[in-house]
Amino acid sequence: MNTLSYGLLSLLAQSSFSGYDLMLRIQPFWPAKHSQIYPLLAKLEQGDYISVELVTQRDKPDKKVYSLTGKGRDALKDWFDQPTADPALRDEMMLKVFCMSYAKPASARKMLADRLAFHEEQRKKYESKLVELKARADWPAAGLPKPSHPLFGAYLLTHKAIMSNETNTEWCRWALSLLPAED
Amino acid sequence: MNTLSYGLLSLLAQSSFSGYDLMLRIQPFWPAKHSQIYPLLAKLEQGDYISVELVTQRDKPDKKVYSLTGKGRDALKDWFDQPTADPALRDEMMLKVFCMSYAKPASARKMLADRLAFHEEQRKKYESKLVELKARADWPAAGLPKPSHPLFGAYLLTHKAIMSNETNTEWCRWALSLLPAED
DNA sequence: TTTATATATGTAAATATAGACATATAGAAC
DNA sequence: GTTCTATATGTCTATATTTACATATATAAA
Repeated sequence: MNTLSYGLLSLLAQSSFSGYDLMLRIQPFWPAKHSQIYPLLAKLEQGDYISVELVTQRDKPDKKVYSLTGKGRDALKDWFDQPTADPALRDEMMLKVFCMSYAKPASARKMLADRLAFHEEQRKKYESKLVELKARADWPAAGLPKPSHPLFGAYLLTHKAIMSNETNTEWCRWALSLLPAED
Repeated sequence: MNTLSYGLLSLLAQSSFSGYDLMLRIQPFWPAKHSQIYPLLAKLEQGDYISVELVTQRDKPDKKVYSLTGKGRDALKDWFDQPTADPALRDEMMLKVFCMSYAKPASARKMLADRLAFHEEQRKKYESKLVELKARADWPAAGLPKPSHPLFGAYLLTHKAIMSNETNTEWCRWALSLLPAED
């Protein structure tokens, strides 16, 4: 049971999902390819942490929908009380920034402009997600969601993503403002 | 030549470092253990991207100091013009937040409080680094550093780290404010 | 009709990363 | 003197992760 396994269980605590869905949804927090997800789901199912159900679809290929079992729920609760690893960020851009004085000004500007666009796009994505979340969750219009609500975690994380992307956007703009506008 | 290799070259573009130093300095941008760094440095030296010099020390064990070669410098410049991978964040805490409605309130509070302390500590660390950097770099007291300055990249990255840690601190406080103060 | 894309699931091989094992020097604390 | 920590370098094994290979269905576009 590694971190990715617990991550899959964590997503399944909110709702049942297919392997494909889980793969898409876990990306922002723990990037993983489908080739890593599918074998893990098979193991988790063998270990009785999750159960499977084949769902036939008309407009799309059939899928396997996974659900958390009682044993999975227990594993999740135990996991929560264990020490949490520090976040690990791997960013090629930051490594490039180190030797930016070596780069052609045009290259540096392009790199930062690309990253700026990335963060602006991400921010939009998560703001849509927040609207969608509010519609689904129907917590008090004026008030705040309660920690007991199943979507409370998703609400916190969506806000976190928006805040991070705003800050990173701001940094990109600032960095670009320090570079000469032309070669 | 993977990303970590370029990262090591990137650090060596600023100044010569020992393997141990490189290992410590690359952590914030590309976490790696010494067991990964040392063999890579041997490969890079074999490939003539870097050169080694044995330096004897009185107060500490002797060390190997690596320097960027002409070939290394060229590789670095080529790398800069290649497309940059998106940042990859892996954070166990975020996965735990998903299923926070399942956790004991005390566990959730502790997790967020620990993370808050982590970001506050990191912020202090990078603020000290910024002071140190300004002392070393001696750019115009009132003005801003020039992109051609060897420490320009480090200056940008230190600011980025401070900004990110501030935002994450703010998020932790906000999340804690939504949780009940007692069980 | 062929082509592309999204959905959907799987395996095999290569690479990257972490953890354990190993050794050694010097300073500080006890 | 013993123990702990930081510095310093290395290897070996296990695990995690990516890339490539494989297949299939349904929709939309060209």
